Amino acid sequence: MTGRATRQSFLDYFARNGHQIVDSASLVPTGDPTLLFTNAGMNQFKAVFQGQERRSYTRAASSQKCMRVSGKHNDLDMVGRSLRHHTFFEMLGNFSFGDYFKADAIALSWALLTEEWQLPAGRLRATIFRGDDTAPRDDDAYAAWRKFLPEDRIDALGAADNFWAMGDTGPCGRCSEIHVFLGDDLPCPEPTCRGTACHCDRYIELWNNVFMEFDRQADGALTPLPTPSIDTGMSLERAAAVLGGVRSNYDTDLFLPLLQAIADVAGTPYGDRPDADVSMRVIADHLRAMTFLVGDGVTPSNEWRGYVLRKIMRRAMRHGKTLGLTEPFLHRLAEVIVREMADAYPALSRNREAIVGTIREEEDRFDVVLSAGLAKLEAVLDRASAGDRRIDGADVFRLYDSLGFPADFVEDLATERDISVDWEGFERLMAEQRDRGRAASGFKAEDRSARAFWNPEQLEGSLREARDRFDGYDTTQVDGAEILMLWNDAQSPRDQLAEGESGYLSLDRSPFYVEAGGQVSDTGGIASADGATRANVSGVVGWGSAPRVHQVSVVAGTLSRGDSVSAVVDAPRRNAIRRNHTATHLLHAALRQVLGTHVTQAGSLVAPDRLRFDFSHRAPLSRAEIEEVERLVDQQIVASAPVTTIEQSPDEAIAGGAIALFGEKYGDRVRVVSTSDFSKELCGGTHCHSTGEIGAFSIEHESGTAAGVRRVEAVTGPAALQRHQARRALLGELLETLAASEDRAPETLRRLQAQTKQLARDAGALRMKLELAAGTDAHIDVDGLTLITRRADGLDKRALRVLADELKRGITTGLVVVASATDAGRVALIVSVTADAKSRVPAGKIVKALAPLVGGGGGGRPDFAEAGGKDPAQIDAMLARSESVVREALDAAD
RNA sequence: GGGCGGCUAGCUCAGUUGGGAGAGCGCGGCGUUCGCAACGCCGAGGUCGAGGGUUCGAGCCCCUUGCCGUCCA
Repeated sequence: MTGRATRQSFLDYFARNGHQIVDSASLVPTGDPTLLFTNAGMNQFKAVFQGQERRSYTRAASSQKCMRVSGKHNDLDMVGRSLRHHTFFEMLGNFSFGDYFKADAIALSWALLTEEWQLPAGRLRATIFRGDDTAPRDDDAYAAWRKFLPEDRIDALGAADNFWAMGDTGPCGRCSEIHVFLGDDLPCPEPTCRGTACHCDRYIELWNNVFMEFDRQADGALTPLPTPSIDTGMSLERAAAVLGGVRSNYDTDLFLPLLQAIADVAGTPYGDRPDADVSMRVIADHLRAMTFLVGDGVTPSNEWRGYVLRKIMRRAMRHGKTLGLTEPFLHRLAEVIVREMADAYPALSRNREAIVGTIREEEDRFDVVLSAGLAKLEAVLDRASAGDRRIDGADVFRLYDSLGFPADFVEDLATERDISVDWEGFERLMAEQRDRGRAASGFKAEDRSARAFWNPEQLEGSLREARDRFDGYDTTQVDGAEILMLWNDAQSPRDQLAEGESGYLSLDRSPFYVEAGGQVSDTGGIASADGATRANVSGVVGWGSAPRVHQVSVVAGTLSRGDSVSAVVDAPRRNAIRRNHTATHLLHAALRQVLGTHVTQAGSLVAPDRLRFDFSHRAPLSRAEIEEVERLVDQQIVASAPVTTIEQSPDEAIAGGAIALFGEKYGDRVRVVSTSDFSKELCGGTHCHSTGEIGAFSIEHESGTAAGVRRVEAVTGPAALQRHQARRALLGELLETLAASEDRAPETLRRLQAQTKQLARDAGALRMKLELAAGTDAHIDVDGLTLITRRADGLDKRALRVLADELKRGITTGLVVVASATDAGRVALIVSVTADAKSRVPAGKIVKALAPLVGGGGGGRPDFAEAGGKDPAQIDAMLARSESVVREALDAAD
């Protein structure tokens, strides 16, 4: 069976068994900023497992794209070397949310493997949890397995293999793995193979069934979950290998077409040379990862997710180099993946252009890094070959850390020249770097998660069922809202908040928008019907389905649970936000029209006073492009088109051409915001009723945030007018000062600049000419040396140097001492000595003796030295003294 | 989030005990040549990223900051 068929048959099987087939979520996790990438099928159901979100179904199955860069089967260094390590993989999984449990889950798995997929039952083994001091042995799972397997093929293992937890606290449970026996002839590093407990190739772990049954408390205690659930996961790549009867995941149809394409480009057949095969497998794995990551909106950068992407891209390029590929090749091979996988993941073909372009760009960038590093490396190598033929670890570290030059390239090039490398020192520095990074990311922000407020253990009765309700799309005020819950500043539940206190509260319905999609939260107030009790709302937080929480400070009276109140949003502020949000949509559409459809949102801020929009685009925007974007947006504003919002299913919306953002999670129903036929986007934000309300739109700033990401900041309405007026005032002041009309101003300024420069030059030349012609210098003979002293007030240091050179040219052997009272009221002093006299009367020494006389200090080389001073009145005295200073120097030298 | 490196002529970059701002390429002129390439000579072109500080004096040392690059998390 092919990998493609395996995926489909898995989903079909669970659909037949009453499961809702759910699309793969984005690789970029939503609502979980601590998670680097989606790494399991259950990620998108986390809130469901935790009881914070409800779905219309209780059984689900999916094929989830996953990314893991560390862990048992994902160690980056092992990718390509082993049969089964991957960074990107697809995880098949079935899920039960309080529906079926252990016995049914195991039976479903068994039937799929043995009946549907016809795997010989005799080759399957199962593992269960052995029990330890936190949880007992899993007898239920054992009993369930005994229906299918004899005792000797059910292994009881420890917590490392058979206890699963999402984090330090929260839902967790024992689990059961299904292993497939491949053969005793396969290598095992252990003296006697430990079977399913062993990590060799004789048994492979195929499928893990997690029984989510406990909720781990902060103190480590396990309490039973009210609704035990099932979460399973099976790597499609592995399943395909097992079903295809091949040993390596790379020998399945999921990889072979790609490996073939790589082999074609490299001109070396796959399977010919073990070392080349490793490189090809690395490239194949990393290509899949980068294609899907870019497809999900990740762009290579120097931080967080973007950095992982860059890292695997560069690893792939490096392996390309070892295959002898000098030209960019990855972007071409990405097309193969798009072609192969597009039927299962249609977003790939939609984003083909962006994927190929982004990869190509990163390939070019890496070439720049390499050639820059190469020059530095050459210098290091030259130094080493002149010395002890060994490169310092610090040098390699600097090349890698600061310049991104791959360390194994250093090794290659060093070996070529028979130079060794201090890897120990390198590793030590890397370890220090790692420690720094870890230490710095140790502390976390205050816990404002849903759990901190809506902790199931602390909720009674109807509150457990409370759901968030936002009533603010059409209004900014809700009367008769009920206060569901109150918390103090420390997020502990309270029954009341009194005058002067601050804390948090939730309502059964609220007009307050909670920050999402870049639009900031509303602010405003809450008041009792009689107005006796009043509180300010300074912010709002929210998550999924739990009621949003308002941050309040009580101004008058006392807020109590159950009170009926009016919730009133600061309307002028909300209106300003509306303008900026609708303008953001227009800007997005205009950018796509002007720059191309590769423009996709990479971040957005919609605040009352401004809007900021980050998007993927290669180059800085030209002035003409910015003006064109502004013109298009303005056209829409002037047209005063109605802004309409309809609710649809996400599929309908996307089919209708609405722009959906990468990595956004959408519910069953989404809001689609359109402005005539100019812009159409999925968006949960609040908008103007007509584009005309925006009033005015002005781009204030364009910049770059990361490679391939540009940022535009703009203002609308009154803010735009204010900026315009401020700018007009400034221009007026400039024109007045310049005494020029608006159209002639640039020319006038250029003329003045040129004049100033010319005048300064002329003045300098004139001064110099006068000085040289003046001849007021003293020629003194000191034991055969000519000493010229000269005072030349007003000359700066630069001019003084020229003068000194000029004077020195007139003497055969000797020295020149020139001094000047500068315009800044200080003293400049220069001593210049002819080459043949510099050892007898070093300029530096003379200057050091003279400078203190004018209240300064100085120094320099034997042939030339300069000094400064603060006391111009002493210049003449100092010059007069120079003869004896020279004489003393001569005496000392002789 | 924590580090490191870079920012100097149109371009690529050099510039160590803090003391005269440079090279190559490109550009302009002249020479050589029948002409071109090559070569030779001459020349223009610099807020040394920005702001502050230390110092008689800062491209260089210190602080703040911007942008670019890069590593770690």
